[in-house]
Amino acid sequence: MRASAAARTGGRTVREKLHAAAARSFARKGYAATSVQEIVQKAEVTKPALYYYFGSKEGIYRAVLEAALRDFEERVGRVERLKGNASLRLRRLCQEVFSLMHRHLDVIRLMHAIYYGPPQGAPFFDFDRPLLRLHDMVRRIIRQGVRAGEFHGKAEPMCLGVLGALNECVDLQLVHPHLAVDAAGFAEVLDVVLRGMTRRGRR
Amino acid sequence: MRASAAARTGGRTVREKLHAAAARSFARKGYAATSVQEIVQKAEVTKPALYYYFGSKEGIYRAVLEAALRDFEERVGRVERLKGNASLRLRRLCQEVFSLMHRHLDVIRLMHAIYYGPPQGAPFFDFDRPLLRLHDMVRRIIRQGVRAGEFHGKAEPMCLGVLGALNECVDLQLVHPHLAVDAAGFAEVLDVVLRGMTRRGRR
DNA sequence: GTCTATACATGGATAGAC
DNA sequence: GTCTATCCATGTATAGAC
Repeated sequence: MRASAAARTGGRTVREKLHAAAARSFARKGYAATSVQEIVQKAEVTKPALYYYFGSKEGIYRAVLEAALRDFEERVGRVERLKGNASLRLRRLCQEVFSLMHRHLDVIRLMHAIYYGPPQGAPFFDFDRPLLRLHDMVRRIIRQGVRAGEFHGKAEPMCLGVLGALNECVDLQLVHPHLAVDAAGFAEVLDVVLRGMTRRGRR
Repeated sequence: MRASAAARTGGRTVREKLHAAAARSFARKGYAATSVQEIVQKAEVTKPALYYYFGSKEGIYRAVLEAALRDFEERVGRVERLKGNASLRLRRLCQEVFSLMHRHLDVIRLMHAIYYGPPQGAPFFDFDRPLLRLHDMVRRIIRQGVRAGEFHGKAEPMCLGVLGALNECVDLQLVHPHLAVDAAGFAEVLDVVLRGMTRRGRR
């Protein structure tokens, strides 16, 4: 299932090289500040190649985001069917997402800029779906924990507390990599929040 | 202390109108995607006026951020000299910062994009100082609380837990204003974390 | 101080040869 | 499929009149 005759150079197809170069540039400079010129230079191809494969700057931007999103959803999906009590499953889910984000900091950075910040002229992309899905998973586990008497209090604030711990640690990676916490450090932060959710500070 | 002869139209100086228009545009579209053209149109003046007052696009961008930063630091400074136990002061500080951010969502959005996201071609601006200062204030209060036997555990993870709750609630405002929590809702989230920091869940 | 008009660079996108 | 060469819009910035 090869792409075509001259479509590959040095082991990677032209399409792949363009995709990789675009992903790096968009993540480092944002949509508006990244030029097509720059992408094709890094990919060591020429402009018409980009337009041949992706149609437009917007096209390659969407392709990059959609690929990253598919990857994310597939990995999170695997965590969804775990067993154990609520505390344990919450920990597992958060650890998985933390290390997933840790490995894809570039995409996270881009998402952050587009989703939380001004769109900077970038075409609309629906980041809500994956984020709301994560929220839902966390909320569901917490509600089960409350029903089981494992957690104590209102579900919604607990949910935000857990997600806050997760976001804070990921954000720290983005801004101060040298000060950032690793998986073990994140576990400690998460434990503070979980202790506030369980009756009487029991582990 | 008037700026000059023809420098004011309709109650606001040309400089003020430019500043306001630039702040709105940068916050809504980011640095790279905001054009000088657009700024002067919204301000109802012409290009040379902008270059006369601010020298360049970068100049007006810095002016906008520096003004916002001064405002932020001045308000946070007022909260610094409060009395009471650690729990109370932490709550006060967080509440103040939360409502401050709530009132300046536009600047927060811009900061988010530039600080956490790709620079999008924007000139460097030191967001570290105000953010690290906030971190330091939180950390200091927590350490005092630990020494006083009010909090229990390691200071650093607690610090991230508290800041995570704060960030999460502000982020929610940015992304889903309709789902966002108000000051009371934020207090509940903060309480979850604080409960995890005090011995045996005591209030 | 503020305008009109314009210089000059860069951007996205395409035509047409191979 | 991939290139060279080029079109055209937009962007930042400035010259020079008033």
